[in-house]
Amino acid sequence: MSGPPHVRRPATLASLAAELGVSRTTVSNAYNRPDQLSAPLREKVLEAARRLGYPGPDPVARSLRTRRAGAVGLLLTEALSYAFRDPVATGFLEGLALACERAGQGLLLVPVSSEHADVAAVHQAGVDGFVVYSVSEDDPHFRAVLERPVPTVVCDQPVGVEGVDRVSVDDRQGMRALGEHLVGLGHRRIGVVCMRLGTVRHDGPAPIGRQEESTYPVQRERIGGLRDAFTAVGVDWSQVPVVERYEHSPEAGASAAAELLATHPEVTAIVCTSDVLAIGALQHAAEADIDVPGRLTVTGFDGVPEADRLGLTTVRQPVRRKGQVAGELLLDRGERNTPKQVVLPTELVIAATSGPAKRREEFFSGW
Amino acid sequence: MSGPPHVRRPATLASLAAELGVSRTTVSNAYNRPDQLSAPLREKVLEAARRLGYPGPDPVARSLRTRRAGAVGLLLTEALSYAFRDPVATGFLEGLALACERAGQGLLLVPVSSEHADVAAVHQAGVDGFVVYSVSEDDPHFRAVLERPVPTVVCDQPVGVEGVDRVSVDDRQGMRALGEHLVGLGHRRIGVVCMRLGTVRHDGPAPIGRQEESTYPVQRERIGGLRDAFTAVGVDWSQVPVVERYEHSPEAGASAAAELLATHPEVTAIVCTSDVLAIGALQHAAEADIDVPGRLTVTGFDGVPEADRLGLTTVRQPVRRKGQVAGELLLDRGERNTPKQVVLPTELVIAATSGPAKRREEFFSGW
DNA sequence: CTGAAAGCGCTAACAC
DNA sequence: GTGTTAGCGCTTTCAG
Repeated sequence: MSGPPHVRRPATLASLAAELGVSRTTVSNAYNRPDQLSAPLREKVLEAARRLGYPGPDPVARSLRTRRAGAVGLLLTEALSYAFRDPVATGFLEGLALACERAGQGLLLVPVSSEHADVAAVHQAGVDGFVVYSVSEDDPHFRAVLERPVPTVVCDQPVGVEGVDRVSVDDRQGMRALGEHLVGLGHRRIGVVCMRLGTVRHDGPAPIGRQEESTYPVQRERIGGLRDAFTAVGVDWSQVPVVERYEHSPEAGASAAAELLATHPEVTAIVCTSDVLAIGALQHAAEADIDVPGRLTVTGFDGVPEADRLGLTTVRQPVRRKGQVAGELLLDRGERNTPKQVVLPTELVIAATSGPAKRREEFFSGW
Repeated sequence: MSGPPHVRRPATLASLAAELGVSRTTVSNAYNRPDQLSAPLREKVLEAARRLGYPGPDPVARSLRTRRAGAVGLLLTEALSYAFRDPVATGFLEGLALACERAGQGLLLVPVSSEHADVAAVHQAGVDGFVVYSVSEDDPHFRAVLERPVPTVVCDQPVGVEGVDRVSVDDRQGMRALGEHLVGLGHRRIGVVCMRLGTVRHDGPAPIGRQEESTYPVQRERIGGLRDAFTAVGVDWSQVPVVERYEHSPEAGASAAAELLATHPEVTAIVCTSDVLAIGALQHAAEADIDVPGRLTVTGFDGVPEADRLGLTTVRQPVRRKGQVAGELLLDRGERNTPKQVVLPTELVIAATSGPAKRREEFFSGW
C-alpha cells in the first residue's frame, strides 16, 4: 500500500460533534459508555454518524489514548511457509487464536523474514504483548521483543530466559514412555529420525555428541528421553543410528528413513521425533514394500490429526491447549510479576504402527 | 525480560531528547531518517536510548501520526478452530502471510466469534486494509469491514460486492473437468458428498432445488460443474444422490459416504466437493473394506498435501497463490480505484483413487 | 543539519 | 447528563 493510505477520512469524532452541536465527549460516550447519556441522544449521534459515514472512533487514536492496542503479537521466526504447513504449529495457532478471540484481542502475525534481520517489524507492531513460538535464543527478533515494554510468553523455546512466562510439554518424559513401550515389545536395534539439531544445514547421521549439544531443546529432550529408556535396558546408545534432517516435512522423513534402512538394515524400529517425519517414514515403507509393523515399527511424536488417521503410534502432546495456555498466560495475568512456567502432560498413543520384535520377551521369560 | 514487564513506558522520544539536550526532531530522525543527521550524533542518540531503555518510537503513536498501521486485517468468519484445521484455509493464510511479509506488513487476525455479532473487533482493528476470506454476504462483520475507510479484498465469497477486489478460482470449470474424466472412465451412477449448502444446519440428502439455491457459491459451482459434465452425456441429474454435511471434516466425509452407499449401493463413484471430505470417504471405504478404485472411485477437490500423499484424484486449486494474490491486490494497489477480479486456474489431478467402471465404454463401442 | 510549532483523533478527569 | 481541559507520543513542514 503506497501513497496516502486512507485517501479521505470521511469524518472524525470532532467533526461529528460539531455537526450535532454537542461536545466530543458526548459522541465518544455514545460509542464507549452508552450508560453515560440518554438513549435518544445516543441514537441521534449514531444516526448522524451513519448519515455522515463516520465509521466510529479511529482505532489507532483510541489505542494511543487508552494505551492498549487490543492485540497480541506472534513471533514465528521460522519462515511462514513452514509455520502454516506444520500441523503442530497450526494447532498451536488455533489454540492461541481461540484464547485471543475469547478475550476480544486480535492476533498480529509479525512479519519477520528469517533472512533479513529486519527487527523493525517487531518495533512496528502495535500490540499489548508477545507470544514467541519456538525461536532460538539468540534470534535478533526475539531480542527486539524483549526490549519492548510489554509482557511476553514463550512456547517451547528458548528456555531459561529470565522474567518471561513459558509453556511447554515434557518432551523427555513423553519420549521415554514411548521408548519403554518399544523396549517392552522387545525392540533393541532401533534407529532414530530427527529434525534439525543445529542452525546450519546438516542432513545425515548425527553422532552422539551432536545430539547432546543440540541447540534445539525439544529435539535434545526427545532424543534424550528415548535414550533414557534404551540405556536402562543395556543398549549402548552410541551404537544407535540417528539420522538428521534440516527440513521438517514428510519428504525429509521418507528420505531419512531410506537412509537409515540402507545403512542399518538390522533395525526393527524407526523412532521419529515428530509425526510429520514419521508420516514420511511410513510412506517410504509403503513404497519399499516393507511391512509395518510386521517387519518394521514406526513411531512419531505430537499426535497430529493425520497421524491419527494413519494409526501411527505416537506421543500426543496437547498442541492446541499449548496455544491456549500461552494466550491465557499473556491475557489473564493480573498484577503478577513473577514469571510462570507451565508444563503440559503428554500421552502415549499406541496404535497400529508398532508391534513385533517379540523375541526379546521370550528371552526375558527364559531368565 | 529486561525489567518489570508491564511497567510504565520507561522513556519517550521527548524525554530522550530532553536528556540529550537535542530536539525531538533529531531523535525522531535518528530512527526514521538516518541521512538527516550526522552519524556520530545518531550513534549518540541510539546509545542514550539503549542506556535509558527507550525501545524506539511507540508504534501506535507513530501510526496515528503517519496514518498507516502497517498491518492488514484478516476476517475469517468461520470459527478459528476451523480455519486452522482446514488445509485449504491454512494454505491461503500461508500465501497471504507471505505477501504481507514481503511488504513488511503485519497480518492481524480479527477476533470474531461467529456467535456474538461482536462487530466491535472490526472497528477496533488498527489496519490499513482487510482481506475477507470466504464469508457470507450478509455477515455483520463483513458489513462492518465495508464501513471502514480502507480497501478490501475478498476471497471466494461473497461475490458481486461492488467496489471490492476479489480473487477466486473457476470452481465450475474445475469440477466439470473432473466430471468429464469420470464420464470418460464410464461412470454413470455417481453420488456426491458436499459441504454446507445453507447457513442452518442440515445433514442429509440435498435435493436438486437445494443445490441450486445454495448461498455458498463455491459449493454451488462445484456441484454445477459436475452436473454439466454428467448432463452432457444424458444423466438425469435429479436422480443423482447428493449428501450434504454441515461440518467440514474427514469424519463428516466418512459418514456422508456411508450414508450414500447405504442408500445408493449402486453408485460406482463418490465425488466429494473437497479433499477433506474425500479423505473421510476414503477412510470409510478402507474400514468397510471397499476396494478403491476397483469397486469404487473417490474424488476430491482442492489438492491439499494429504490428498497428494493418499493418491487422491482431485482438482488442484492454487490455494497458496490465492492468498498471495489477495495480499498483493491489497498491498500493491497504486492509485487504482477500479476493482479487480482475479480468477485463478485449476488443474485436474488424476491419481490412484479413480478408475474402473469401463463397461460403459464397451457399450459405447457397441454403438 | 537542527529546532519550533502544529496537530493526528481520541479519551478521561473533573467541573458544570 | 454534558461540556472543558489536557494531553497520549509521535512526525513533519518550515525556518534558521
